Amino acid sequence: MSEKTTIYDIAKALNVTAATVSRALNNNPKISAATRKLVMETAAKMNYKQNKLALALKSGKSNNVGVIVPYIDRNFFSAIIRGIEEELYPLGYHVIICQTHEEESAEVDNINALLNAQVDGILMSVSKLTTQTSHFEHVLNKDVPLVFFDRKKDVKGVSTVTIDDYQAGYNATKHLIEQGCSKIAHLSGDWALEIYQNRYKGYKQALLDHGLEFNEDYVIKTKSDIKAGHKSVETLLALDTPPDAIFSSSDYVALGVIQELKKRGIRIPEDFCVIGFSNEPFTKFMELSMSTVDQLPVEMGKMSAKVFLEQVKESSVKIEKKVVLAPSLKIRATSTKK
Amino acid sequence: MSEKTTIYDIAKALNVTAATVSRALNNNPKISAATRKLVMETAAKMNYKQNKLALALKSGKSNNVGVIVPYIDRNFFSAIIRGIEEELYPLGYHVIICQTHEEESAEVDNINALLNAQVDGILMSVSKLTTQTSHFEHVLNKDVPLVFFDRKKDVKGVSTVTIDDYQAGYNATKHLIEQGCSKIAHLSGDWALEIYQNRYKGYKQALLDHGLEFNEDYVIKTKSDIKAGHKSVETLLALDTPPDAIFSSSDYVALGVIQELKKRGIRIPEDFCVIGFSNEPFTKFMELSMSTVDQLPVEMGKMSAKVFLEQVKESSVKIEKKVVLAPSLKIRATSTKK
DNA sequence: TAGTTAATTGTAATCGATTGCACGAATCTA
DNA sequence: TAGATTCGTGCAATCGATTACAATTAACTA
Repeated sequence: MSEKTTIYDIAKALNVTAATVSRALNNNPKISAATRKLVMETAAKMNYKQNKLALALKSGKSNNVGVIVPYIDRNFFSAIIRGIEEELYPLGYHVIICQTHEEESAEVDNINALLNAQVDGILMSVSKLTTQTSHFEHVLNKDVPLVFFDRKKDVKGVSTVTIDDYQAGYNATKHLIEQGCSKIAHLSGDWALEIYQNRYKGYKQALLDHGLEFNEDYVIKTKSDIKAGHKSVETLLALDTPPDAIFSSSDYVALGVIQELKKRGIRIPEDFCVIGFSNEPFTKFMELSMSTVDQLPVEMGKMSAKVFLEQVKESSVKIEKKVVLAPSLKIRATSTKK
Repeated sequence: MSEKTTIYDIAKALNVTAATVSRALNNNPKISAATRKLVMETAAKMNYKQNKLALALKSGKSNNVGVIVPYIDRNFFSAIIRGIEEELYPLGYHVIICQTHEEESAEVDNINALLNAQVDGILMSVSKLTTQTSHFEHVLNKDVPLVFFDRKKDVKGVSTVTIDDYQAGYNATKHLIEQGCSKIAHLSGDWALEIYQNRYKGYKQALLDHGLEFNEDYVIKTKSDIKAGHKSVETLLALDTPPDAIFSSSDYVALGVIQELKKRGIRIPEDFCVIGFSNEPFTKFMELSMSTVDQLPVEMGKMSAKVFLEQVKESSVKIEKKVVLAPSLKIRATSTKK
């Protein structure tokens, strides 16, 4: 006894047409109050639920948006998704999630699947391994709004929401300088991603602006894991003039750095300051709470959703918006000397 | 120049019927090889993409499943979602996510919205504040499979995937006893949720089985945050015979416990052992890595997906499956005396 | 009272894809 | 060569809801 009621069932029960039922349910003013009331009541009684699929097919709007991220259980991304969901749910949108596992082929797959599913828009963070852009243009050709958050590629017509990574790098470095550090190293990530380049640029400029020397040897590109932190410390401490601080583009790498420094008996923050990046939950809970850059993922998600909403409203005009959010430096124990 | 191609467009271009195009695209054997090839080529050329909405309406299967959790950015839940997504994506399903913020009304809302969206199933973790069950029966009346993971309510016809919380509580407590602890306290959560009751029961039984006295004063029900950990320690240490170990039902509470103990100069694990629950990422990264119970969320997600898949297959038979996964005790520094 | 007008409701097309049934043509059988 | 198959396509209904347009009825005007 599966109860799947359609407007036709209601119509039959009341001896009217489906059209009448539809109008009554939608509060169409052309329907008499009596009929409307009757329809409403029977609908409730029969436990009617509008079939959004039929509506979507008719209207061309599915009220679904696709969100593509590398992994949904990475805090940064799940927080962004949270922001997106909370912004869009009240407007009747649902969020469909996809993971790329950082693979370009999965990204292409996901996009195609979402287009097939007739999503009203796609919000995504580009995979690390993505080199092509044709699949993005594909989306635009279908008039489906596309928004990049955090990680982006240069594609005409795509709006982006990012944080000011340059500023983040600059501020973090400046803070270290103000703490009295003068030999500041930087652990970067894969330069295929703009974000890492920008953090690096901010770092470099901050050094120069404060009269410090820029030293090539102090910049290391690494993977984003703990082990990379250990290895980097090893490398840096082997230099003739080892650094006295590290600005890392990853909290995980920074964690490895801290572990390695402690193992070697180097005191933090007295002898060595450390700043990470992302404000991963664990940074706050460490014995020595870790300074880091908060990327405000929930806000980033909300903003991405807002940008998407603007796109669907002005469907005719192709607006290409570039929103840059200000990062927030979280100064904690690992970089607070006094 | 939005290119939204339908089978009718292809049909027109080739001077055939939409039926023919449909059959060709679906590799229907009744179509001639020549026509099939022609259709395939033109479809590719015209950048045709199947409209899954139309298909869903026709077939009654949307190939979407809804997943409802309190918050998607809680690691435990996002990891479950990851498991679900990775299990279902290869089969053509998409995952729609909803958040309840632990509110019953939102839960009801979400369920209705998902039913309207014609999802093929709903996988969820019940909100802490949920008391009713009628909205669950609603789902079943529509013949939509419903699966509870981790947090469940007793509803006939609903399959569940949980871990053995009793066993988890038992094992954690037993481990503490084996480490030489004899006055073990337990910090529990809201007993409206079975999981907390079960962990408590396991704890209690382990004490009794090992000839230890069960002490009411050693059991405190708290919220699941850091502050609760601090306060609980305060309370427990004020007892005439304070405990020498704590098994907490929450990693966050356990973190607060550890912070408070350290503040008071109590050595861990020498004087006091601590075990948390959930294997939150931060537990591993602490100075003193925290012992905890891993709930295997990714596996739980995958298993939930599998249970759902069984349900849709045997649509006629109403199977009510109860899967119980074995928890995994992660023994780390905070409970390792030797 | 004939003719208008307004108020309701019905008719039927539409969104895009699928599929049972029917039909024409080509091939085969005896 | 007449009759039976087989093959490839077309026709039209269907999924559920919406919505121009048409039609009916009642009420109103002059």
